[in-house]
Amino acid sequence: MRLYNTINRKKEEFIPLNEGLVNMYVCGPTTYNLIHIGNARPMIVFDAFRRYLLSINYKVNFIQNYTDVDDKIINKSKEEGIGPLELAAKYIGEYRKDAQSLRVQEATFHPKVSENIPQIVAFVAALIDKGLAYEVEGDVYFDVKNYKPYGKLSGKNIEDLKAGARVEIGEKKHSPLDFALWKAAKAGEISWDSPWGQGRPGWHIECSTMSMEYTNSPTLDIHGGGQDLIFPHHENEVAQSEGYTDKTFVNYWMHNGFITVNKEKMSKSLGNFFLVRDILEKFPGEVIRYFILSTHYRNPIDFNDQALVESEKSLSKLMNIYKLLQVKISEKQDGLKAGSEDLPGALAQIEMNIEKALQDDFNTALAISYFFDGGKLITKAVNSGEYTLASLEKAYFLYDKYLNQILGVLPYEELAGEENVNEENDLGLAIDILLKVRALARSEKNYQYGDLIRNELNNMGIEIVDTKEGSLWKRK
RNA sequence: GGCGACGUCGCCAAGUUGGCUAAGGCAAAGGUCUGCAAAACCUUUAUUCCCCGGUUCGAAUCCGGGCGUCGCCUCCA
Repeated sequence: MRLYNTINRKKEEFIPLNEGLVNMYVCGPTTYNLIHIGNARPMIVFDAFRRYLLSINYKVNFIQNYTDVDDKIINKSKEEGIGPLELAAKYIGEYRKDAQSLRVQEATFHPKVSENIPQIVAFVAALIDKGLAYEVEGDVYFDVKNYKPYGKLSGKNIEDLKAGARVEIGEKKHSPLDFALWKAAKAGEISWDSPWGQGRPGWHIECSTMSMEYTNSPTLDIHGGGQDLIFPHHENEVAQSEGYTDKTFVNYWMHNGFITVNKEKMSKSLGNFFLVRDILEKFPGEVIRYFILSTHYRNPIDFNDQALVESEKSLSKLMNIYKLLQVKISEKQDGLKAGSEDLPGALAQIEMNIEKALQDDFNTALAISYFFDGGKLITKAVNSGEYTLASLEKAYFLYDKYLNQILGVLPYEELAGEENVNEENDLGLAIDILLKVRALARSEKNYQYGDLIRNELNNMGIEIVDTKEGSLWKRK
């Protein structure tokens, strides 16, 4: 498998440190509010990637942190009038709800900052001992000038960074590039004991500490996150980790592209974000997953309602094939012209193509496209009877393996779907009566009345779908 | 200013370590089915890949120049 490695800016053959095992770490949320669709991208991408690794027989030790100690959490907790850890626990719960709706599986470990303070303190103390960090009035900073390779991940050089750096008044650090490993607590803030007094960890240190803690190794196979984390977050992780261990911190850096709105980056600070919670009101989680996975993970995606509507249409096309396969397989027999089928060769080719796409820097967009090609072949074979039961089972195996188990986009239920047919409320009962009347009118070939009912309901946003078994309705 | 990404059909999008007729989806058009629709299914839809020049037997893919869009350099997925 080839992966694009941010640090070397090219695709490289993926070889994990230990054969058959992948240690991967993905930056998790700072839990102080509900997540937006931009946050959902890495969740979905790396969830699917992890499932793919599992499918090719790797054991995956997948670590995602919850940042539950942070300035933003402290500020928000004052607003909401509850303790910071309580607030974080609340939003961890909300995060997990969204993750579940998006079919994102639980990580192997979800370490919290608040539960790893002793390890962090030890890490920081070790950096001071090595001359890579210094203490000022209870704060501890990483000393960038003593760490020569600084900038190697993000491709920046120290001089340029210094030239462009902002210098805040009253800063205690020696150089604007130095970053906080430990922050002295202000009065009344949540804090822990340390050799430097009461305080709490800086932002970057948690990932370094916890990734080593939960892999038991100085080196991760894969570290993932959004592109905006490359600098300074991941750069700083590299500096402190490699400064501490003198070993490569991460072998493969994977960074996902942004979600934009009107071509502008979606971010909390710009205020142009859409909450996952709100989008889920209008679209199933699988549609959101499809939307994300139908573009290569490193490219930007522009978010808008139209794009999700299109995703839903595409996905429903795949769903039709999935359902068709289920129905035909349940008949438990070969097609009438089973002898002339050419499905087995075609399916084998498709499977090869899918694997090739996923092996090449996890190209889910390309992999998905083969299911549309496959769908055409399958419906054609089913319509002409040129199929064997075994071929349909093979096809179903492929659809289920890749679209359900790995990508997690099938099966899905339309939010306002056919389950409304039996809606037990006044409106549902009234519509059922209208449908009975319409069926009666149509049976007497009184299409004028039948169409009137259909048109009027349609104007109300109720769509009638006629099938051989009768008429169904759903909200549009 | 420094670093980086991108520009492919009306829209979305793969291909970009050079080479079979430039994937796939949406939309559109035609058709099958249907009382008519809808849905579903079938068919069609880029001699051309932002522009100009170069390398090559051969370039969307490599090189040079230009235009345009976006991101990081400050909390951020």
